[in-house]
Amino acid sequence: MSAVDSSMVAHLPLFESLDTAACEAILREAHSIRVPKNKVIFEQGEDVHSFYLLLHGHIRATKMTPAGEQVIVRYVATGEIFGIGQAMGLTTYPATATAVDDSVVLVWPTTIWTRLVADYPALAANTLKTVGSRLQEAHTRVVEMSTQQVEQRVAHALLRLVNQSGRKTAQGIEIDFQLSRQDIAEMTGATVFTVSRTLSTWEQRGLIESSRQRIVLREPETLRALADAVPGDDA
Amino acid sequence: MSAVDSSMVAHLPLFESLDTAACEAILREAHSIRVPKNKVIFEQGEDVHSFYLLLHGHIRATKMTPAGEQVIVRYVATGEIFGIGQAMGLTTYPATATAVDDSVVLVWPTTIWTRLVADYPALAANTLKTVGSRLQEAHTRVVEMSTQQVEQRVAHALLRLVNQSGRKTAQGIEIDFQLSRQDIAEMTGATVFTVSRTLSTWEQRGLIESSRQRIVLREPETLRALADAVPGDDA
DNA sequence: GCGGAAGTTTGCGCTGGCGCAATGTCGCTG
DNA sequence: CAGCGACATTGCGCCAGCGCAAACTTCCGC
Repeated sequence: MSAVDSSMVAHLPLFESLDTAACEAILREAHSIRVPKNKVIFEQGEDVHSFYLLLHGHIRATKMTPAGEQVIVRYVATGEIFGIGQAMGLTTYPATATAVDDSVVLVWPTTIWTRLVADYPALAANTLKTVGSRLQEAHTRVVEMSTQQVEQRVAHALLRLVNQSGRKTAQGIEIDFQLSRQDIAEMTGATVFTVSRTLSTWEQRGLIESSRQRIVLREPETLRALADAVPGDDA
Repeated sequence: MSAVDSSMVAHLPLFESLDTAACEAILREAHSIRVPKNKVIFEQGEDVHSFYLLLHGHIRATKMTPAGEQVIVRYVATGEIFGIGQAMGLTTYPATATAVDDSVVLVWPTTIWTRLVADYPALAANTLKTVGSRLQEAHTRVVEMSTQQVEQRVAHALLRLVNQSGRKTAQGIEIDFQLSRQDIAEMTGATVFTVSRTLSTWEQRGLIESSRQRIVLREPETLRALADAVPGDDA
């Protein structure tokens, strides 16, 4: 409902190679809403009705298995689009989107996607790039899950989060939203227990500093080395 | 270099909502090549130079980890495009593509992608759908790897292969290309040994019939049930 | 500031699946 | 058709990580 200045978003990947006029036209079709922490934006299986752009905050996308286990598919960072199932030919959302923080998102009705793409072909190309890089990331995760142990997967997960949502502090780089051990477990396919043990060990070694739902990486490079370490290669 | 009749490909997802003239124009830019079994089409890390459409045969896309382990990212089925990294903004191929059978592929130089998309915007939209469904599949695999045991993952892998490349026989549905235990292991993040044991058990139960590099599903439904079974739910 | 809920840690027993070695089997090539 | 190389199977020992129970800590609302 509040107006969004095109200068705030024109630099985003979605708007690449679109001029200001085009950006403004596209933005006019959206309205922005505030989403309080823990609010569900859309649910897995729900009919697709809107697509979104995250302006501020953090969104978590999760999938629920038939067995009732939850898996975190990804965290959406500021500036990213999400809920774009219809562009990929889906009629229902493949995952549930929940605000991790109080967030602000732009909302478009899916009905205008076709028209937008027709009017601004660059939109499709830009979206393709976004989806492509997510495909990349997903494949990387598949490879990780296939070949690495829990400790390495946790290291990768934290590094990924820090890269997209890290905040520099005196002690190191902090993940700037609440992240529980359970969340990390759901990102890495491990149990809370194993994650907790892993983090404890790292904390003792001084690699990280953590408290309830909060994690600071003190030595990201060491963690990076650990993440890429080859098991039988301890010199 | 042989000419390709547009009637052969016009029905493919890539060409959806494009008229015959457009199809023909796009096809004129491609040339077709025969790829013998086991030939590598492009290698992970190689500079992107072409994108492809598989007309006949089967292609395997693999990623190699720093530790030297191979993971099968996906099998490309007839009619699918592959090697479309540049559309997603990549400059090097993210995986290696190898012919599993003698295959026939259409090849386009990447340089014309931009022009093609500009001339035929539906191409971008169609590609977006394709990439989107692959993202879906990749996420499904991540969820599987996070929550399921090897037996279930193997079941899923076989069912997926049979769906895209199954051939009905007297005994059941056969996967119509050579597939080793090692291959299945690389698709599921298991070892050859565990895969072998799993298949042996299934064979004893009459669920499948297998020999060297060949697998026939005799009771796909039972396998499906097994794949989706909830562990603590054995009634 | 008290009580409870939510999140975290830790110990302990157990097991799915890995690692390796040895053996068996198929299929091709000379 | 012999022999070799690739693929598959099987047995056995072992361990990373799960499952569960219990205790502890932090946070928050009343």
